[in-house]
Amino acid sequence: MDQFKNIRIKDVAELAGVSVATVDRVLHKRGKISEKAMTKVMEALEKTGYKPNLIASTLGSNKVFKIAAMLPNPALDDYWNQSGSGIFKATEEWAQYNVRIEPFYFNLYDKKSFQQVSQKVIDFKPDSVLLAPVHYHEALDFFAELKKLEIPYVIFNTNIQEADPLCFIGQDLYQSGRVGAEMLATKLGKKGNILVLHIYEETENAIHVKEKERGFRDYFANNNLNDFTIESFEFPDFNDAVFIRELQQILSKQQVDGIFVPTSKWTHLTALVLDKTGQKDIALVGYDLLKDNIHYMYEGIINFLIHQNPRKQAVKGIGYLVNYLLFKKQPPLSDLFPLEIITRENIKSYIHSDLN
Amino acid sequence: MDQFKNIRIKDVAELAGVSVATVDRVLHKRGKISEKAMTKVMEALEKTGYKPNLIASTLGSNKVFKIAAMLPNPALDDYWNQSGSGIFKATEEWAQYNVRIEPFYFNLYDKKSFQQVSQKVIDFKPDSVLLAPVHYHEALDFFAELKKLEIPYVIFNTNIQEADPLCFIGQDLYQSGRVGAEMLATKLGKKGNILVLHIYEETENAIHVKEKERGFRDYFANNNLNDFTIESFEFPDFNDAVFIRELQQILSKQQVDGIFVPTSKWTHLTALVLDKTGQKDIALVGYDLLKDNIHYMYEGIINFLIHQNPRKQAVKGIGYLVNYLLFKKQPPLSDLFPLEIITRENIKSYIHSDLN
DNA sequence: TTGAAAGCGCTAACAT
DNA sequence: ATGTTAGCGCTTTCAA
Repeated sequence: MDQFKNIRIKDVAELAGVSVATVDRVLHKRGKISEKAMTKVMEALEKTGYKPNLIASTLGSNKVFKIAAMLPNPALDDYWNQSGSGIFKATEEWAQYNVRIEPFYFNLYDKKSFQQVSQKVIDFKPDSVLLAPVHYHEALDFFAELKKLEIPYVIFNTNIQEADPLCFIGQDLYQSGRVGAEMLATKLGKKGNILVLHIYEETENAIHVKEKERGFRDYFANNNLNDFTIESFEFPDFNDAVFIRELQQILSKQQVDGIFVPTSKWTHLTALVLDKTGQKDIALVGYDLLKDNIHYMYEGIINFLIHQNPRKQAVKGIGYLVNYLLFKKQPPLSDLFPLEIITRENIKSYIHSDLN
Repeated sequence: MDQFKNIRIKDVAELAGVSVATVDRVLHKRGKISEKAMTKVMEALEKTGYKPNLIASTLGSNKVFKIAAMLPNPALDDYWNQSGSGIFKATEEWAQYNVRIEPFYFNLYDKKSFQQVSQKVIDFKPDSVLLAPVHYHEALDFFAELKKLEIPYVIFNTNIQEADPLCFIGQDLYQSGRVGAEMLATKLGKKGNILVLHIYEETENAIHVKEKERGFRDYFANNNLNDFTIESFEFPDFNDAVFIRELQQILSKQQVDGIFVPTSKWTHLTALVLDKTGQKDIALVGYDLLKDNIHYMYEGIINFLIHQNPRKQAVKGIGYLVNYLLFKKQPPLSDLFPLEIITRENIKSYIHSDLN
């Protein structure tokens, strides 16, 4: 009859013939307990199927949890801007609870900055950390420090094998390259000359790009699509003007049917070139719902975008952390997001629902 | 300094020179309050920027909210099975809170059943309802009843203009048809003969299908793809065997390059036919991650699936309701999900992340 | 090693 | 119309 009346600690205590404090000690493994009390409580716990009321729990312990969110400065990059907006959304979402989320921004291209900011994070004494570890070696040091201080962390966007996080949130890069290949192949049909455009980077991003390219090439190889040619170009640095000029040169010299750009920023720069030179018939597959990419997709210059959903990555990362701290809920070891394919016809549905 | 110390009702009360009960009355607009007290409290609320602590609130009011989830029987249909699993997930997710989620299943093809079950829902005296209104007229009656009883409701999957829900959750059907067309056109290139396969239905589903077809045809028209032919077939009933036989006949008589099937169940039946007759070269675009559809996608017979994400629809529907009941948070009037394109290369990433 | 009791912030019954 | 107070279930301090 009263199947919906919840079992309270008090009920367990009565059944075990001890006080609530003793039950609490058993539940949280704190303090000393006699063997006798222990077994009695365990039995009562078992028999009643006690489930803690986490609402009461967070209210009872009036502790405020501090979460540090460390990522590249959103003001300097449209991709990271989306992650930043995810952090912001999560902050609002959890405002009611006893959590304080503090953003820490570093410079994407400056390892020193990463180190300095990670020190600031440590000084903040967070209860846990959400982190985009784009600088490999510096991140390793930071992980070691976090481990020493027993601060649990979730990493997103970039995976690092040696890390020992609660959870990694991101995508399967290799498979993402395969998806890009599949789309380009579908668009081009039986054959074509394809370019893969890289930019040399010092960040961990370089590995991102290599993995995507590996998947991209494997797709063609595995499906015996031998009438396609695939050629990679690695541009030496981040200079937009140089990139534009050199790409124009390449395109003027050879017959190109499709281009795959494994990073979000260079996707719209490539689109810009195709727009300028009027080569709208070249199929273009790139990454992410950046403002400029959206523009060129509407223009019909970008054909497919693979969406990495940086915003949702951040929201979910914070969510995992809050649930871990407040409710002791273990997140999955890895949460690989779906490889979302964006086209001219479904892009609006993504932009709208991104705000949800 | 103490910017992080939260303002409590007590603080507001002291500042306003009244008791906590008065502040509570103002906050919840219950009971009578003198003008004078009202303004003082409002001022104090304003000045302090008071935000309620919802944890304490749900704990304090020991009320258990009842949510009824009414949908077609998951046991009889793989599509609705996914919605059912969403309800189940939501039940787990909110188990901690003071909510009790009760599923109510009706027979998808039986209007009488819908009516009977809606009566059961009323008898359950829910605080709010999540509902898939697949039977138009019967749903209207139910909505009227809910309105009379002042029970708020969220509808999902099927929209009904005359309804007055807190929120509709689903997809833009017209645009979804356009996405299907876009994929088929990309696959086929410049020209081709296309079939659109319908099954005559009495449910509100019929409108679903019509909207999708409208979008599908508009895409070709708007893009001046005049070298495509599009022909629709409406099958008279739900008999699998008849469908299979007739489709085989059609395919043997005419040259078909692509098929668009606007519903999930008939997608894999069509795939079955193509598999049987060995016509794997016919491009097939259908709906949803049903078990059989997944199979035929791996087999390379289904080329694209549009994912309606029934599971997430249900999870989110319950989420909106809980937030509304517990936290008085208004959901958006409509939450249109992204039009997710599934292919052989990204399908696994969807299956995995669907479990998150 | 254990228990009693005072919170946490809010709600609601009861008193005035 | 307003105030007082005893919960809600859990945590945590203090005393035993």
